[in-house]
This record gives sequence, C-alpha cells and structure tokens, in this order.
Amino acid sequence: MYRTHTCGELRLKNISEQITLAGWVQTIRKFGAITFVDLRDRFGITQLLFGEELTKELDDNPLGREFVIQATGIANERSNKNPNLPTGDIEINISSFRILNKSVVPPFTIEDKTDGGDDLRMKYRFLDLRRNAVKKNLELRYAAGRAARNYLHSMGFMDIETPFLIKSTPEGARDFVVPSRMNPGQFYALPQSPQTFKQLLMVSGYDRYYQIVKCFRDEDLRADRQPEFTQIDCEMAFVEQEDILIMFEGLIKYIFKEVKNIHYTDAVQRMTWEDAMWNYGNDKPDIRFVMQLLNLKKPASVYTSKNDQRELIDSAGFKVFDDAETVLAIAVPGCSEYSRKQTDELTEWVKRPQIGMKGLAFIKCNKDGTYKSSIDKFFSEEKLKAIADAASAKTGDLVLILAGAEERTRKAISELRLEMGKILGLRKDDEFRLLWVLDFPLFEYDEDGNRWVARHHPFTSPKPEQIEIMISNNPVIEHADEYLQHPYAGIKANAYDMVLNGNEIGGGSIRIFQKELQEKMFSALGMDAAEQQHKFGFLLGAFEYGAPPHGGIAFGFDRLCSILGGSESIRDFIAFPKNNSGRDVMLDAPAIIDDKQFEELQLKLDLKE
RNA sequence: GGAUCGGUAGUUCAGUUGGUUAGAAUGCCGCCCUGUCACGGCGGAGGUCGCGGGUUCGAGUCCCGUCCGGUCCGCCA
Repeated sequence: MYRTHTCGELRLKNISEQITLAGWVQTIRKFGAITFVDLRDRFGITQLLFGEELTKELDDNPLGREFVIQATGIANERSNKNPNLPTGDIEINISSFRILNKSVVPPFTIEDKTDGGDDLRMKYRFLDLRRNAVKKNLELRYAAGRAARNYLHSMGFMDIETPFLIKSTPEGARDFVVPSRMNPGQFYALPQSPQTFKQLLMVSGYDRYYQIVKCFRDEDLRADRQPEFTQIDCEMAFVEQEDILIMFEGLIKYIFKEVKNIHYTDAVQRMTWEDAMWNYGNDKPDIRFVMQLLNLKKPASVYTSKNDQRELIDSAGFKVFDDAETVLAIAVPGCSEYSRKQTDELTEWVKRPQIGMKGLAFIKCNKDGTYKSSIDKFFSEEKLKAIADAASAKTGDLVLILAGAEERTRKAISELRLEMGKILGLRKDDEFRLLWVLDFPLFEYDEDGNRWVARHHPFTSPKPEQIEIMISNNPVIEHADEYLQHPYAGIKANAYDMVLNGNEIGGGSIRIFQKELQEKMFSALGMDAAEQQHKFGFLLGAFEYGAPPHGGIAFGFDRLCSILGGSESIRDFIAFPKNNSGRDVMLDAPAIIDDKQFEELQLKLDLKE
C-alpha cells in the first residue's frame, strides 16, 4: 500500500494516527538538526517533519524538488500552525521514508506564481499541470462539464457519440483531413461540428440529444481559438425558438450555480441582431455597461427601420463628417476632464492598425455647463450640446466620435466602447450578464463570389413568415453594388446566439426539416442539384422519411470555462493546448511521417512552393 | 496571407548615444542554523546575448535576412 491518506485531507482529528503519505516534494526547509518537507499531491500539501536522525539520513539520500517519496509517521498537532494551509494545523512526524523516484531540477518553479514563461510551460506542460493555478482551471472545467451533463440528463437528453472520421464538405471553415489507407487517394475529414449527425438523430427519433464533443477547424488561431475545441452540442425535436431559449438559459444558469455558486435569477435579456448592431456596433455586445452608440448619419445598409441624427452634423461644413459613410458617437461617463495627453492617447489608440481609424473627435461636457471640443471650428456650442444630448451625455461626460466607412467605423467604435468600459472598470470579471441575440440575417453577401453565404449555416431555417420570400425569389445577384436591395438581404434566420459579457458562448437555430426548403437553401448558396446530392444527399434523403421539426444549439465549452474562470485565454483551461501556429510544442506536432506510412497510404509528398 | 511586439544565466528580466570584465532577482551547488512554511545567514558555479550576413576601429545595442514565441487583422458555415 502506497498511502493511507492523501496530502489534502488530514486535520486535527487525525492526531496520533499512524499515517503514510505519497507525493511530490514541493519544498525542503532544513534547520540544522530538523528538516521540513512539504509533500504535494492533487489534493493538497502536508508538512512532513524529519527529526534529527532522519535529517542525517538525508545527507546520504538527499531529496530534491519534485522527487516522488513515500513517508510514514505519526500525525502531530503543530506548535506553529499555518492558517494558509487546510492541513496547516498538523504535520507528520516521520519515522521512515522511501524515495520512489528522483527528479531532475524542473525548468521552472511549481508554484502559483511560477517563474516560467508561457512557451516553457507549454513545452513542459506535464509539470505546468502540477501547478495549483492550472489545476484549479481544470477542476473548474470538470465541474462545468459535470453540471452540464447533470442538467441535460435531468431534462431527458441522451448522450450519443458521433463519428470523427467523416466526409469533407468544404462549406465554411477548412476541414482537417485524414488519408485512408484502405481507400488509397481518399480522405476523411474531421467534423467541424456534429451538425448533420445530430439532425439525423432527430430524424431517427432520438429527441433530446447532447454530446460534449471535440470539433476541428483548420483556421488561423487566436488566444481564444484552438484548432480542436470542445462544444456542448444539443438538439431537440418538436421545438420552437422559445423552447430552446428557455431550456438553454436554464443550462447556463445551472452551470453558474454549480460552478460559481451564482444564482442568476434575472430573466436573460434579449435583443435583436439589428438592435445589437445599431446600439453597440457589434453582434455580441457586452451589456455589463450601457454606453450605447449614437448614429449621427443614417447608414446605407440593412438597418432599415432606424432613424438617424443627420440634421445635427449636416451643413456644418466639416469635411470629415460630410464625406463619411457613417458617423458614430459614444458618451463616456465622467471623463470630461481628460487632459490633452489622454485624448491624444485615445486618438493614437484608434489609429492603431487593428482599429484603423484616421482620427478621433471629442466633445467635453464641462462641469460648468460649457462644451469644448476638437471640432469647435465647425460646430457652435449649441450644436455640440445637441450632439451630446442626443448621445445621452451628462455634465462631466466625454463624447467620442468616429467617422468613416461604415463597417470599419462601426467595428472601431465598438472596440473603443469596450476599451473605455475596461478603462473605467465597468467590465468586472466577477459580474456575469447573459444576453440572447436574435433574428440574425439568414444570408450574408460574399463579395468575392458575388453570391449569398449562410450566416449561421445552411441548415438554418428562415423565419416562417419569410419562407415564401425565399421560395419565390431568384437568389442570383444581378447588381453587386445593390445587393442590399435584393429580397434575400432582408430575410431573417430562426437563429440565436447566447452572449456572456461580450463573448459569444453559444449559438444555434431552428433547422430546416423539409427537403424542398433545404434544396432551395443549397441552391441559394450556389450549389447545383448534383453538388447537393454529392455533398448532402444523405441528409436530403433522410428528410424524405419523416423528419420532425427540430432545432438546437452548441456552446463553446473551452471559452465558457475561461470566462467563468476570469481568463482571456482558453489555453489554461485545456490540459494540452496548441500554440497559435497550431503546434503542440510538447509533442512537437504536427510532424513529418515515415516513408513507410506514405507507402502504405500510397501517397507521395510533393510540397508546393 | 498581412501587421506588430519580443528572443540576453536553468528561469523571469535590466542593459544608457555603439565603447573596458554583460548585471539583478529567483532557481541550482556548498557550508552554518531545532519551528519553518516566500525560512534565514555566508560563499560559489552558471552566458554561442535565437541563428546567418552586413555597417563599423569596435555590435547585446544599428541594418538586412531567417527561425521561434506572443497579440491582432484577414479567416473562423
């Protein structure tokens, strides 16, 4: 028997018991005749006391950091207790010990605040995982996964595995491909999501399916994006959008409760995509703070129902605003006393290539009731006041204004809003605000191909009342510059995203379940009948055999965990993550394969330039 | 595909206008220490300044290229 207890469980009640522990040497503190060793395992740290004789024995048998040892002795109450340690009231007075395995000196310290950099930590991930900070993240992930399973099980969902070796259907993201030895020259693809399988399961009658499942996308990475990632993937039959929203805000609330002990009792706020874009410049607004956008010019796009404030800036003779497609403002609370240096810094910030604006205009709503701005030359104080009022600015606020091409400006002001929220401390890690974004456009215009692409995916159904628009209109775009006038541009999807603190954590839709509508959708995306049959014949075929109405959702599990853990990066919530070039630096993967493997696959490597 | 920041001791970093022997902290090694838990004290070892080329009397420092890593844009149905 290697141990009687773990290193995390001993308390005062265990005093005088004979104990055997096994674990890793965290630290060694020698005091001449006695030695303290902190012994660590997954469950905690327990202090071992080596008396005079055993300390002498250490001279012949020295211990080092990360040695694996086994030690036996009596649990004693400490004379000096350590209140920072759950086991801090006791120590084990060792009578014997055994080195089970030595360790070379680790390249970084195995402590909460390690001295190791990210690169090194990833290379020695097996050591990094010993650190409490990383362990806590994985424990959070396990708790979240467990909560998801418990909730979904209690709601009658069934976990069904779907295959990883499937067929490539290059719609949307790039597929990872796997050569087939038994079918030379042919390739499997790894699933970007189990989308079609879960729909087929609905056709098969396995109503209420879920899976916590790996998905694979061969696209460029970010701090919050990995080539293989995990989804909580769900699908239900005989549901409308409302059923899904209720079911899955329940899931997230349950995870909050189980993982963070947060009782999210408020109803989850809902917002149309158009309102999100109009008021926040973004389809995943962070609603922990307001700071909504003021549109000073009516944009030439899809926000058809919206009014603008053009009269406020028209005929001022300010060329920058006059020439701009879009002029957008936000009122930043309490910043009217920003210095020249501070406004200059903000200007530099919006000029960075990632933001890409040419400049930044501002209006200071001074505490004495006056208005001072960077565009005084063109605007009277009354005009400035009118703009500030329209932006809901109060005395003491700072109005920031960006002007330029619509998409870029909208994106820039949205980023600026988030940045100001961060600077003002309005984006607190421990505050969680959920939001449903609804009524996305069904189609997006693809400039390169002059065609429609599915904004969500091609299995998403249009709003029922708009199906007719889709059926009765030709998808062909005659005039590229007038695509917004095409009937398809106005079709809304039966789709929904769940947003948490400005992050998309999940998205889904009510699916198409009629063969004819699905075919119409495929052809709207530019697939002819033969291509439809080749790529999705199995699905169209299945729809002929009694497909029920159905819909579902998928949550990005890694990202959800990182937000719950208050981290920007998902890598520390994945046991063995890849770097932003898609490499596993520990394995040094991907790598070239043997000649023998090429031979078996009947493939020859011939890299292009 | 593009932009940008970084690479100096085992590790995290500093290194002035280009100028003598490249520093600190931590880790490591040795000695001392019976109540520490970020133990303490004394001493010591430890460097191809990512790699290649160039400018210069002289390069960690300037220039070009390249590799590696971080962040972002494009991309991510």
